[in-house]
Amino acid sequence: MTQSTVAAAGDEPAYRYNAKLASDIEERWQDYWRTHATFEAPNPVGSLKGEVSEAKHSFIMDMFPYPSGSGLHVGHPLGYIATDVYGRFQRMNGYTVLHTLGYDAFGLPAEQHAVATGEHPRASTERAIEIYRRQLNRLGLAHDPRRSIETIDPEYYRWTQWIFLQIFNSWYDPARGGARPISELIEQFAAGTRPTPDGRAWAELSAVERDEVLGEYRLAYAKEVSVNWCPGLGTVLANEEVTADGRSERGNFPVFKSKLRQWMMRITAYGDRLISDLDLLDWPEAIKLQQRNWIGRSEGARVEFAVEGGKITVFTTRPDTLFGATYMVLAPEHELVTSIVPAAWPEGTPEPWRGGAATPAEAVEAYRAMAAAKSDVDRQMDAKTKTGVFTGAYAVNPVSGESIPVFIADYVLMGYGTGAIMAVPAHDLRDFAFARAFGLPIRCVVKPTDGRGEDPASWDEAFVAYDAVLVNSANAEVSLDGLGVVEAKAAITKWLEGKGIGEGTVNYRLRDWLFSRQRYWGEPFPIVYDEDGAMHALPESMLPVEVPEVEDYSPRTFDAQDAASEPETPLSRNADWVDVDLDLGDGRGVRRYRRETNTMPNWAGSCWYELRYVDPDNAVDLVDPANERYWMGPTAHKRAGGVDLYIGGAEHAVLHLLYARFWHKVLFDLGYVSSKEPFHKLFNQGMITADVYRDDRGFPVPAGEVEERDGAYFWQGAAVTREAGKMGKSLKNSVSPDEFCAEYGADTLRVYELSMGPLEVSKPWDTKAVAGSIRFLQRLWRNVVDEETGALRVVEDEPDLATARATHQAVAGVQEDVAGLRFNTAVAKLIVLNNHLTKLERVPRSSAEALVLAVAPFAPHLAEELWSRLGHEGSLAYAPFPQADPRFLVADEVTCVIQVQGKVRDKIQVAPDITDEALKELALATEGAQRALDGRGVRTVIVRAPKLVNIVPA
RNA sequence: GCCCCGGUAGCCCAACUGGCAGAACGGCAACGGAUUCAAAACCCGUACAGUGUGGGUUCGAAUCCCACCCGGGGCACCA
Repeated sequence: MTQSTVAAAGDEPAYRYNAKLASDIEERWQDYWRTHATFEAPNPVGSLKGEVSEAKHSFIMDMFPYPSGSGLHVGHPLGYIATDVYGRFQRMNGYTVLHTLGYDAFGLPAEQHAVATGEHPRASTERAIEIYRRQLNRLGLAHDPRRSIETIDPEYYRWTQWIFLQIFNSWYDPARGGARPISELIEQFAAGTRPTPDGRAWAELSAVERDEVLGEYRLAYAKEVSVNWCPGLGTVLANEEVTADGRSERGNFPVFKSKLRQWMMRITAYGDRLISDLDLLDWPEAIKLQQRNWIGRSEGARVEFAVEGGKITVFTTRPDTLFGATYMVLAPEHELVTSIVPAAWPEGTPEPWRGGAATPAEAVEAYRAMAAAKSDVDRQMDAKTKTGVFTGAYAVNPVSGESIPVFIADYVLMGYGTGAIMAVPAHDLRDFAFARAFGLPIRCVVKPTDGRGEDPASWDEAFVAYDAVLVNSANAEVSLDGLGVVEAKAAITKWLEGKGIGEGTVNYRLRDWLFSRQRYWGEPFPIVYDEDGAMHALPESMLPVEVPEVEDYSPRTFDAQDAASEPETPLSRNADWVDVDLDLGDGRGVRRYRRETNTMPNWAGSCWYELRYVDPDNAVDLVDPANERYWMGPTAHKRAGGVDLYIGGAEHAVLHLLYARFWHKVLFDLGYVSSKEPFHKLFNQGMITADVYRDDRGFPVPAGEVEERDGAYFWQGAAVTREAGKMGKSLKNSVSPDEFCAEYGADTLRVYELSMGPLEVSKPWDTKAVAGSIRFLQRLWRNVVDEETGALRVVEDEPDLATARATHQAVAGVQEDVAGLRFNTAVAKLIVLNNHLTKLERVPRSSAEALVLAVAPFAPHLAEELWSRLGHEGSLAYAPFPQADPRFLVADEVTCVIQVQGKVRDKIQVAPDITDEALKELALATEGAQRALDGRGVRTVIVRAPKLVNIVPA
């Protein structure tokens, strides 16, 4: 970092606010806060019981960090500083504030470090947490340290496992629209009020068979599913962790489809509520939109098509175009494929449909193999050319009675809808491309509105529109001809329902959440299997299931391209841990069990941490209901309840935020929490970027050592290029908060970061610009304390009118800005007031005190010091935030602009409460207006008293 | 390709529901002065942009509408 000109001077006044003095002050007040437990937040009940304000309370949260070994850079704490300022502000406004920070500590980097060095992930993680704690403490964050949790703490993850068990032991009851205990479902099966799938009595089913049945209902279930297998990482991944181009978000390895038995969370059951409850939240629209898109709700219909030996059910959003369905397509993996394939090609099967195979079975086999070998990347790249083969089977179009061929093609995805479609090539772009490629008939059933005519043979692409009328769509029983798309949908859906071959339905893009990972450093599942293979949840008393010690931390990783490889869990290699004798307390006594060896994804710990902040050492409950209700319960302002303010990066829009909402809703359904949503107000802070300098090879050079000469940049004498980039180790442009604090102090960092610009936008770090922030604090110090003698400079005189106005205006502005999270403008207003006071001969105490209090959330250490020098006992953390007196907010004269036809022609001074009529009179009489009117008459006069009059000439 | 968000002085940024033909307040950098043996710091002062481009609505547009350009983000064969 460049040498600070401010701090470097040798013989400066003894009481100048410089880095050294700032450090002294900061350390002293941090000690004070710690020893006086200033920021410990009371709970209504339990171990942290204390005096709480019933009406005014505020739960403020940051997205907790995953502590990396390299520590923080100055870009990281921006959000933490913002929440801290807001929290301090709220305290001064009489709120009981809960603000703490925990650590998301299970995760891949520590495990990779362990594989590389042999050091236990817990050791490296805890060391990293210590570094973070120290760095963050240095910033003077007003956290309640008692509530800080770590997700790797067995006392924490016992509850993560406990919640898993609640989810496992629940099912989603569509009739009630919520989760219910699985025991209630078992009762229904046992009593026969709900039939088993194959009609046998519940008692006749084996334990494993019952597992299978219940697995179709449980909100957490293990099933053989098509998953994202990432050989390069040696683990499977959730959809949300795979990028659009089919690679792992972490590590950027190729991802393949693979069928594996994995744990899933039935988040799809909550699709509807996850969308509709967004309306109750105060979140950025962009994030809500992303969640809505990710969940992807679409309304349509399920339609059955008869096929030799069965039926194919499709989902379509365009049932109105059913008369135009000229063929069908199944996903290659569709389970029906094998059963519908005939022994030989039907007479007259065109050559291109056969895929060069002698029989349909061979064609299907070959195509399936090819599709399975494709990674999502390939699939993506091939999206333009449609491939597929004919299955040899024909289905019957239920409205036209026509026989239509059934294909398999990889443009139909198994994971969406039913994995089968009716193809309407005339009105779907993809079906059109496929039909053209395979010479399939195209029938127009929606009259084109773009003048292209009704003969698809002349078209270049499908006609897709909702604002159009149906044609060629009638049979003996139903006619859609002449109906608009919307009416036609309703009509045909009704007809299908009447015939019992279809129904209106809603489909979601969202898939169930793949919840197991083949990793070491994660929460083990509290699940064991008996010798028959039946699944058992461990009783609560056996929690936590601790992460066992192992010899070797590494998952088995493979060649990144090896799609045929299969995962192997690190925990499975530890026989002593895997095979155990347990008495599950189910009356069966001690038996031999095998443990589940997958671990949970690192999202698990962050799905509920807000609840543990509320009641961090409750040994009986996840969270005491009274404490949860107090901090998170619904109120008039937050209808769904939840944390009052949650600040973090936008990158978690669909991962953490969706998962956490889902868990919270399950807990709500089961009655453990009173809030429907975990986070009421969400705010995304922008990133702090930094200049990156590269040498002629393109490698980054240490940014701190670059010199600027005449607009060009040099490192060690050689010219380098400059660009904007993220701040980080790899780009050699990191600035650590430690070095910054040593050179300027924590208060300067806080003020600088918040004054850079709006919290939500990205902005570039500029070390040179920091001088402005420390000068501000220096001037503030000087306004109160004599630099030479250390004596107090304030006087007891009443402020003059201009000073009183400046003070009250600043205070009012800061109050409003901070409440609206506009910290940059709040700082500007504080600087304006400070500059005003700087110009005075004598600084009146009342103004100085108001300024000190108003600045306190931003530069708390300096403010505490000045407050105490001003003669106050103790901390100002709970001193009331200054209130503006409205009398000083209005000027006794304002400038009124007189416009003629929108152009300013004159200005007059008027009283702020002047009436429209009087102002109009005055304005018309002004010389400027008269000159501009130049004798013309007046058509209208627009009066916006007291600031503007606009005269419109005739 | 589709969907969001944003483009104001050299730079970062302000401007409430459209209201000073013309952009504050603030900060950095620049310039001048004062101070100093000299410099730094401190203090005082100065200059610099007509709001990405082109249309439109309006008495009046940075603010509303349309098209385009640039930058950032999300989604991407989802039937």
